[in-house]
Amino acid sequence: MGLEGLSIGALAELTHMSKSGVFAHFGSREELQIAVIREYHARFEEEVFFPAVSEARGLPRLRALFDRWVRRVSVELDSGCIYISGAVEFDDRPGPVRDALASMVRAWQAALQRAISLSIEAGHLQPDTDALQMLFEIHGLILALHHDARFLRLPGAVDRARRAFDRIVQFYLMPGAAPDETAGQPLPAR
Amino acid sequence: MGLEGLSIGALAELTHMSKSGVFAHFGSREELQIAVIREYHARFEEEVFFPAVSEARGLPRLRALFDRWVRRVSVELDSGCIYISGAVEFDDRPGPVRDALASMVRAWQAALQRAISLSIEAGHLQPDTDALQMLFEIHGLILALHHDARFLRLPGAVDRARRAFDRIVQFYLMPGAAPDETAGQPLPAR
DNA sequence: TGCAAAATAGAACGACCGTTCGTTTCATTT
DNA sequence: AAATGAAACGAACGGTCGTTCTATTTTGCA
Repeated sequence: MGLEGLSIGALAELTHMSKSGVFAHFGSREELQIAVIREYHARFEEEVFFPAVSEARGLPRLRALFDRWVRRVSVELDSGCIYISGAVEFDDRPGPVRDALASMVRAWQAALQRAISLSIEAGHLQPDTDALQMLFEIHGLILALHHDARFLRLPGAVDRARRAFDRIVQFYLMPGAAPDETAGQPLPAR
Repeated sequence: MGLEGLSIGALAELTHMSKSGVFAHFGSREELQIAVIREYHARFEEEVFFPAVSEARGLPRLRALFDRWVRRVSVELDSGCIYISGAVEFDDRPGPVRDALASMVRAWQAALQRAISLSIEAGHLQPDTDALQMLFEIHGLILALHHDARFLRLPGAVDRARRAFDRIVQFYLMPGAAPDETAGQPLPAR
């Protein structure tokens, strides 16, 4: 379930508390949802973003970001990524929950865009690379992975996402870039 | 709202009928949801699939399918695409609704896969093209379009999706294929 | 140890939900 | 004209939800 599936009563039962006890902690259901979003954001940063920024600027870092992102989305086959499920649940429902979610998604996308821009500045990607366009394409891979793995339960979706990512990188790649600096793993034949 | 946001009471109010009157028409809420899915599927076929199969086999048809798909997803900025919202809502909720939805999504994906395979057979795409891989990448573009346009409300998402599609086609394109047969619109510079 | 404050419990509320049931309306058929 | 059957209605039921209110317990501090 996503954010809408979360109920105070269920959470109370889970924590062996009374409904009103849980409620008092947050003040409202919306505040609970926002708290969940914040907690998810913190864990996302810890598991995906922070470890990746320790990688060298440029393509290695971008690869690390994508790799951990893929792992995160494909691993949480139970809980579900609330960045994705929340986007669908709140895309036509204005309010503070949507605002909080959108702001965190935008922050994550900005971080990715920065990683792409740094890859351009580092000379790993072609200088006329459209960072937002590349981000759009990469984001699509994650969404397709989420869809195929979680909903259709197709096997091999992770590999497809990784292969497509390598293809995208290959397209925007600076022709003369040294493989040592750029390649995480060897590219497929074509 | 998606399928879960649909309630019998709201539908009754919308149609100026009594709740029980609406209920009698479907027999259960699940049946109503399935009826909505079926109706959506029929309209989707009518607006996207059928007009596109009148195009010539191969890349022209594939381009038409994608073009109408994009238009459909970006136009229904109110109602929302229940193929996408439903996938998120029911990805961890087994039952007849999920089954009905999954079967229609699979049918649509199979149609797309067929169009890709025909493009290969027609000599428009390289013979070793992985149709399922290409389908995965194209599907991701639609999901990213849906996300950016509906949730983040970013302008220009439609153009991004179209440009990315052209890039994908360009990659799998048969080198010697005649542009007249394959190109719907001229490809961007790079 | 005593006391204020915070945390939790428990019961009740109003709203909405899907569903059931008996009744009424009304056109079609006999 | 009478009988039939489908369609819609209105009221009610049991359930879940978020929320409110009032006690009660626990906690931390002087």
